[in-house]
Amino acid sequence: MQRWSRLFIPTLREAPADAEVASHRFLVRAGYIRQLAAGIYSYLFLGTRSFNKIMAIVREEMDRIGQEFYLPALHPRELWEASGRWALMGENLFRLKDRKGADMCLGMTEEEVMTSIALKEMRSYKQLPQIWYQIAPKFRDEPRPRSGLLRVRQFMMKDSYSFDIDAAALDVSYKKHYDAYCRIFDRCGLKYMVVEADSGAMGGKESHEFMVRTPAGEDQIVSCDGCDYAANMEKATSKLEEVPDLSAFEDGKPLLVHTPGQKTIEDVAKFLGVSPKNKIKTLALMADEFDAAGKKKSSRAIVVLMRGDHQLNEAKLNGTVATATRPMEEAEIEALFNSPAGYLGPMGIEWARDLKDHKGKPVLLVDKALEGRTNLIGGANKKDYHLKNLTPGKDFQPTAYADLRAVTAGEACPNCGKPLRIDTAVEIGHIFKLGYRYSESMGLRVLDKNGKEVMPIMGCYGIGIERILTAAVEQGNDENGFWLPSSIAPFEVVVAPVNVKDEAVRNSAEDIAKRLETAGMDVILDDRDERPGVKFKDADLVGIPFRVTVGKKVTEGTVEVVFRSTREVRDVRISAIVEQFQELLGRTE
RNA sequence: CGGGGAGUGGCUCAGCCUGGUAGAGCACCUGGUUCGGGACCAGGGGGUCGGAGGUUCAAAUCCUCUCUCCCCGACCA
Repeated sequence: MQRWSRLFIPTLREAPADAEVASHRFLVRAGYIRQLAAGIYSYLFLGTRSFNKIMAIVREEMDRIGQEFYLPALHPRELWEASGRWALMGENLFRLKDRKGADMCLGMTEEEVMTSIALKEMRSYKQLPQIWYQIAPKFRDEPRPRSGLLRVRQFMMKDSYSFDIDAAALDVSYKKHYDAYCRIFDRCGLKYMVVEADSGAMGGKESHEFMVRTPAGEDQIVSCDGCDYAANMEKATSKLEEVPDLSAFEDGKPLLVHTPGQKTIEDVAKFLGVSPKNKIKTLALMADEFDAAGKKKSSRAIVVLMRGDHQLNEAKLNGTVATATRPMEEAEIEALFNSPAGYLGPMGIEWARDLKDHKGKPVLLVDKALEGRTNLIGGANKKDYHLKNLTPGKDFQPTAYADLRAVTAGEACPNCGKPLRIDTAVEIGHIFKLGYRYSESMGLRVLDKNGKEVMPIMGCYGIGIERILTAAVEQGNDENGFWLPSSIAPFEVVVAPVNVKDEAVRNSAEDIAKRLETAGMDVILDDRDERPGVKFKDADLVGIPFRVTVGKKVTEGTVEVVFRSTREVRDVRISAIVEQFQELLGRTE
């Protein structure tokens, strides 16, 4: 039996000053974790117990759909060169050299290793489908670790990879993961939602994120209370109200208007007596390209036109142009527009015709909200002047139209029209149709039924183990501490004798703890010679969902069962304690 | 990487401005009294004041450099 008095559970009265979010404060205070360095944490006894329970659930559910592997974290450079990610990953990849000077890295994920195994061993379509997974540490040199366990540099990840003969088969593997993830998060007692996610620049087709709403989260998700619509910001759209276009001024051709000193959208709109909705917002951006050594190689201009009152979503833009962007510097603006900022517009510049094949010309992206609009007002690329009568597609040719707009709360749901809400959330899982990204770059081929070489199609699927713990703590805490769902709590029940020097109380507590344990429950006996207040405070702090308080009422054959989450207190006959917990913990065997 | 903040015993912090040989509360150890919501009394142990250099008779305190950590942003398969 686990006795508190002999365990190492260093609880703290006060949280470390640098812990801000609830989960960080409480996990440290409760003695689950200690920090080793920025974004690197040690798990102590309670933390490890909880962690192991989470991993056991993940393992059980994953074993139903796949096979567990155990892969190295230390990878040779060549492997990452083969997939192209050695250069792509930049500084987030931990790199090191071995004694011979050979480049190595610490795995951020295991696509390369998994694919290399498939590559060497897989020959026939008959070996497909395969789902391989592991639960192992991952390393990412994050620019800014934060919020305790929420964003760390070493973390435990369940990552799995599917290999299928074709897209239809991938759909099956994908669905298996989707369902397994739901079972995992249900069993972990999390209130989560599944959102459509953008598959980004990796060429994937479909992607879902499993999110838990919490103010501590780093991601924003858009969802609808009226229907089941949910998406992350990169993917979210909304129904826009129709905006009446201005009628053409004079002959309808672009018309120069004098707007001295009017630089902002609001100023110009007010000056000309129109709504910002009839204005074009011109954003001047640059995409820098880097060589393998991380030196800037070249830059190209990317200009984005938005409706005057809309905001750009950078993730959408990055996905569209498949690269990161930054605002142009003043000199770059002058060079392209021949005009100071504040009067920028799309006219008089030769834009690329094709987004992919841009031939080094500047790219003009126009947000979909401007598609079909007429007689807009935009900058004239001339100091103190704007243009009226601008119609996209007629007066200037965009390189492409794209959805680049950031959805804001309260806009209409694209499915049902009800107002959308935006919440911050933590991403606990992500499933992702990879497509042929790695099969192609690494040369994975099998023979199909006809003896023809084909590329297997892949999927990858991740779960952040510490994020499950973090999300659970964020989901259930108050000023005194937190409570975990019994499935992932380090112990299900803490038995707390109010005074261990009282023999009747002590013996009864021992007896109760023993009987609960024999009945298969995870019990800790707080046998410390401490005052009751100390035990209660600690019990409230450390995340155990149920407490049995053994006190004076033992003489009447009664103890109290305290529900941590609701603070409900129930008197229970000692003789019925096992049955009581079998019911509470849903174990009626 | 840009902006902001902080490093003094295990935790929370004071002392720094105005240099003079390091303190409080909690935690810990011993003894005693207590015992249903972080007890009380008495005694005790523990600190290169993040590091290096400098100024000075003298540096936690002033100056320079540097490291680390936290927060906001950028970034985030």
